[in-house]
Formats: sequence, C-alpha cells, structure tokens
Amino acid sequence: MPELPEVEVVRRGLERWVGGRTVADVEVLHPRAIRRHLAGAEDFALGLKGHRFGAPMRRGKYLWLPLADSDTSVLAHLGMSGQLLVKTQQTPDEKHLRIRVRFTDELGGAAPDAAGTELRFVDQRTFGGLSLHENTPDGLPDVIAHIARDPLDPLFDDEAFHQALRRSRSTIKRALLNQSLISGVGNIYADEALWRARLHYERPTATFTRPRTAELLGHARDVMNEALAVGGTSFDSLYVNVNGESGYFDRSLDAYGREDEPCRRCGTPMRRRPWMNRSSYFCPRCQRPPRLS
DNA sequence: CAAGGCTCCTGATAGC
DNA sequence: TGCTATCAGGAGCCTT
Repeated sequence: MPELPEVEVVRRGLERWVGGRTVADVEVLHPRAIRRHLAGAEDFALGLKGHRFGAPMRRGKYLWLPLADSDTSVLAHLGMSGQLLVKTQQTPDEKHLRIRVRFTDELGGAAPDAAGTELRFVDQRTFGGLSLHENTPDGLPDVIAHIARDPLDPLFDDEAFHQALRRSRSTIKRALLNQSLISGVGNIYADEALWRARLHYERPTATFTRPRTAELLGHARDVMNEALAVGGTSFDSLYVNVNGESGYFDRSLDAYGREDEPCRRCGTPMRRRPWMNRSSYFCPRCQRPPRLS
C-alpha cells in the first residue's frame, strides 16, 4: 500500500530524525523482517553497529540509509504494511515490532528533539524488511540496480519509457506496475493516473502515441505530487509517517476504492474488477475497454 | 527473453 | 457465537 508519496514522506522523516546519527545496537525480533539479508540477523546487527547514517535516499518504493563510512547501505522496503517509526525509548513495544535500532547520544546533524529516540521497523503483514548491501558505483544498493527511476526523479527518461511501452506486448496497468520500467507506482496511483487519463487498464501499450504517454506520465506525476503535499494516502492506521501520523490523500481519491460510487466526471457508477490477484477501479464510461481483450 | 502467474503474511470483515 | 472464506498486495521467483 505505501507507494512513492508515502515512502517519500517516510524518507523525509528519517532525514530529520535519524540522518547523521550513529547506531549503538540493533535488535531483530522477527527473522522474516531481514530475510533479504542472507547472512542473517546477527550479521545484520553487527554490520550496523557503530556506523553513522548518511542522508536517506529513495528510488520508487525503496529507501535506503547509506552508512557514512563505508560503501554499504541499509535498504528498506515497507511492503504492504511496513512502518518506520521514531519513538522514545520509553514507548511500549508495538505488537508487530520487528526490528529496533538504538542510537548513541551524539545526534550528528539530526534534529535536537531526536535525543532519546530510537528507530523501529513495525510490520503486521511481514512483506517488508530491512537488509544491508554493497552500493553500486552510483551509490545504489546493488540488489535494486534493476529498479527503474521513478517519474518524480529529474533523470527519469520519458522518451525511453515511451519506447519501452511501444516495444512491450503488455497492457498499460501492468506496465505502470512494472518497477523495472517505471518505479514508485502501485495499485492505488496506477488506478488514479489511468482515471485522470481516461484510459482503461487493459489498453495495449504498443498502441501508445507519444502524446498519450506524455499525458499519462503527467497525470501520474500530478497525482503523486498532490498526495505528497498532504502527507500521502491512508485507509487505516497501517500507513503512517515516522511519527505515526496518517496522510489525507484518501479523501481525494477519484478511482481507487470507489466501487458503485458516481464517477466524479460523468456520474456513472464506478466499477471494480478482479485483476492480477487484486482490484482495478475504473469508470466504465470514461475509460472504455479496448476492442479485444 | 518476455509475459504472466504464484506465493509469502496477518487481521478485518462478511457470511453462514 | 464461532467457524471459514475472502480481501488487502509488492516483488522475487518460477513456469510457459
């Protein structure tokens, strides 16, 4: 559920609260939370201890904390329900607390009120996790080298994305969710961008014209920037920033979760269709299906 | 190689 | 009341 805007909100929180701080020790409370760290929990904890966090970075839905004095980074993915929370050490443990990172007393550039806080990875559905990786020459954790730039990245290549659509024999929503073509877009913002662009989710990508690709990318950027401006989307308490607060964008959703509610453009009842083990929400009038399919 | 399907997981909720 | 089925779904991995 956390997509680009939600992950970016978390990244900004980490920048303020844990950037520059030095790890005192790490506690792994559930092995699944570090399953991408193949060397195991002990190695993960040892690899962090005594190291200082640099400025947190993000690509798509991944974020990572470079270790200031080495060529490695702590990579984080929130999965469905992951949360990175900054809590005082006195705060009682959350039910689904998976990893705790304690810091030394030196703040090293973090906000003064970060004193006495620790970083917690909490994850109910355990699809997310943390891991430690070598960086590629461009400072990216090696295991996410295949993740494309996201559409809010100034270096995102619109023309390359368009050509990839032309070459592909897939359909547009699959392409939007393919993180090696464009990253950061998940089920919610894919449906929102498609609704804004009046495109059915099963439209073949090979037929896309340059203007159509440009319009879709523009809507994707707009909707994610609007969500970012209000702190992201949340339907329940699962998605929150590092202080445990939810965003407000769910009040602005035009497609996702609006089955049987009137389309905000034409009033036609919105539909939900099972799709790829999840759901697609669309307006049957504004977003006409392609001829075949 | 590309495309698409399967699977991991927990908790809320609906239905009987 | 208490059980079961369904849904939420990102991304690595596997099959075709």
